[in-house]
Amino acid sequence: MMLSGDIPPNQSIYIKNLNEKVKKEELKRSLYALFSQYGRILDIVALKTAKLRGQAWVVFSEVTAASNAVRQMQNFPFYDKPMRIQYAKTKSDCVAKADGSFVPRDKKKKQEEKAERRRRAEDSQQSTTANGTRADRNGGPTASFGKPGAQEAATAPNNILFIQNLPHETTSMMLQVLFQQYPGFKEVRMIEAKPGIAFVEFEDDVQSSVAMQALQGFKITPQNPMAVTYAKK
DNA sequence: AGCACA
Repeated sequence: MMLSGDIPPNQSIYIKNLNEKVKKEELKRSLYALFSQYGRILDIVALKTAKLRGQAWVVFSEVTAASNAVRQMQNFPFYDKPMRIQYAKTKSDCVAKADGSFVPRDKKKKQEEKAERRRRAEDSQQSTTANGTRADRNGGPTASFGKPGAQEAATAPNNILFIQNLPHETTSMMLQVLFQQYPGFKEVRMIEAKPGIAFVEFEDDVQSSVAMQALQGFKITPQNPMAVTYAKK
């Protein structure tokens, strides 16, 4: 049974009902912050034209990531409006470019090459990741803590963040300095009896997600890339 | 509601 309106799985997701007041750059950054927890994001497309405002495409490197995002972020309140998420109807350009099937569109007819695209997809099912994905920020991939191989266990979004792997001498003031630069910051909580961890609270899930993305892997000391996840509810 | 790749 194929939910989400009979559209077959795609590594790109189509999001609508987005708040049209949000500026494009902020929208993309917040979408990136929100969705990068499901997998590597290759591209985000958002246009503010009359036809395309309030919609966006998020391109993942894997279909499974897209599937999780469609399910888990369905109706997520994003800038006060529930996101409506489906698989994208067509292959994203950045994906086509990576697998060699990209044909620059010539402004008018773009229907003809679809049949051709299918034929070509038969012979080479290569999925090399030799494409230029987006720039990593501070820290890079620091994702697997705890159990090895339990990386896809994304907890539900939460306005409270759970920070791990802090040096034991970390103080809440240090963390406040770090986190208060992100909008919606409320407070840092540390537990004396449990060094190395902290909770950081934000006004809402979107803002906590932005901060999570920004500070994921941030090193207070070279040995301590911080691991930021959503706190459990 | 609206499926693009400025």
